[in-house]
Amino acid sequence: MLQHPTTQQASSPTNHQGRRPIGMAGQSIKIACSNCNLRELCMPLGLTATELDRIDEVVSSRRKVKRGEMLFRNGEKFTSLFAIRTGFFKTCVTTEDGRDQVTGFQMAGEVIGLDGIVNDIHTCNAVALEDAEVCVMPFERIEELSREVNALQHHVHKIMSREIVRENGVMLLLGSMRAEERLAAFLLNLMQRLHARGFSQSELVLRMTREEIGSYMGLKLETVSRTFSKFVEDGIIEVKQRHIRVLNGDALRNIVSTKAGC
Amino acid sequence: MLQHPTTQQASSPTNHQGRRPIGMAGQSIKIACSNCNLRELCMPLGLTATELDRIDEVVSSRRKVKRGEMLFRNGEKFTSLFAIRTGFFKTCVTTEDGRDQVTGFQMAGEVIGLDGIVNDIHTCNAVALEDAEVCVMPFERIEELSREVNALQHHVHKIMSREIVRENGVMLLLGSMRAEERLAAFLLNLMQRLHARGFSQSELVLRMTREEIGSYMGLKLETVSRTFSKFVEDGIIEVKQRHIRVLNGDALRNIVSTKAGC
DNA sequence: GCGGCAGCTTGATGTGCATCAAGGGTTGTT
DNA sequence: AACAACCCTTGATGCACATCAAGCTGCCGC
Repeated sequence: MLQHPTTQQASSPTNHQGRRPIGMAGQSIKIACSNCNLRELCMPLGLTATELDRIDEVVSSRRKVKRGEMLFRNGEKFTSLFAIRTGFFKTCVTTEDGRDQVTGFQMAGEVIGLDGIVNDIHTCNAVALEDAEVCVMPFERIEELSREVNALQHHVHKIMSREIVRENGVMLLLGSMRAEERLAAFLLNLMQRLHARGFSQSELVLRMTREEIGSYMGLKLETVSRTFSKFVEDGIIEVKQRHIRVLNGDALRNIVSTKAGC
Repeated sequence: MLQHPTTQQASSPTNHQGRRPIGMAGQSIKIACSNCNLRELCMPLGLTATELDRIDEVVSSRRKVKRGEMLFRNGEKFTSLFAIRTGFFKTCVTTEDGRDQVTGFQMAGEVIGLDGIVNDIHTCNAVALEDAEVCVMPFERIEELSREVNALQHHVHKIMSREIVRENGVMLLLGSMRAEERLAAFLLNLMQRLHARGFSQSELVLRMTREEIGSYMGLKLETVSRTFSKFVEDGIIEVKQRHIRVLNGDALRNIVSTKAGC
């Protein structure tokens, strides 16, 4: 029987004091990278105190995005990158003829908007899958600061490179894996990222629909549903709506790496 | 009947004088970004004379790679990015179980190695599909210089962002297009890039096998072959081995954008 | 010139997933 | 409480592409 999982929401490491508006009077802790508990995820480690102070300058403001709303959309002018403070996003590209493809799911501590740099225009939509808050980081300011703070410069490069490597992995998945392998890889990836944020290793709450998972994985929603059902039959996971508990992580890992060889 | 196409090789814009070793005595033109005719492809435009001089410093050396050899391989330490001077590469990722997936094809003026930045380790193989020469650009030097030359800094960011956007497009292709659409998109993309390098708009020579195309597009080589044959039957292209002539570019564009809507 | 091989084409057959369809559960709204 | 809208599950059927198989073509080395 599936218990109420420790949801991402509930045990979120987010510092709620941090949510108070900037510049608020009194002793309240100022929202700043230097005291943000997501810093180790979205900012470089090992900064000196003075560097830390400079880093705070990259964030010009914060912005709340309600569930279902877009943070930015295809065709919109690019000005800033966004670091996710709370919430969960999907990014998707669309064709003129109306098809769209989810290109990624992003969670707290991750940076979105990198697609806009090359032509100063966003080429995808970023949609909040739950109420969210992001740090707005004007890209000009990032470039300015990263000329002075070497660690920031390198960090920006790493973030972009990481995204390239991630997409390489998705291409491998879309190009050569079968439905079960894709979904096993998907679950393992989500779990690993959530675990890095202090959540359970075995339970997770999907923030997206079966259709969105399918779009990301190049499958139809029915196939996603059927594959989850098969995993349940095989005793690998438990599913209750969007709550998933992984009973046998090794089985998932086997599916990803073994099935391939045949 | 298919004529001998103007091959990429034959009409290559490469300046052969540029191939002489650096530091060679005499009046020979030094190999340098500042007088490289690929500069507009791989380096920022609108630099001042002094900036141009600085830019030359990013290239530490050149390296020849014979057809079939690897420029770098998965697991190897990352130190440099490479700008392709001549030749043609593929990059591919591999799984432990031996499968591999082509993640891209790169031609003169394009930069490879970006995947290595995030963990200082290359995560894919870069294989020359024909004899090639690359400019070796130590990444530390790039970072150093881009702190001083703003245009270079922004250019590096753009190159990485462009790669992210390209991969988004491939994900869309792999996730939602059918064989004909994939190959039509593939041919159009290759032609557009070759055209930007001064080659014919309608003729091209494939540097890769059907199997490599298939790997990139998430198809088997037989499907690639059959689809080419279908295009020939429909009078859209002529195929003679790896020489391809496009007779009806609009038909290809229709296949990509129309088929989708159904 | 000939053998061998890698790459390509084409046909016959199989299958994994898409598609079509119906019904049930959950959530939010009035 | 009742309804609608959305999301999910499951079954039946079909199709696009994979797989298996055979033969062809051009190229390289000897």
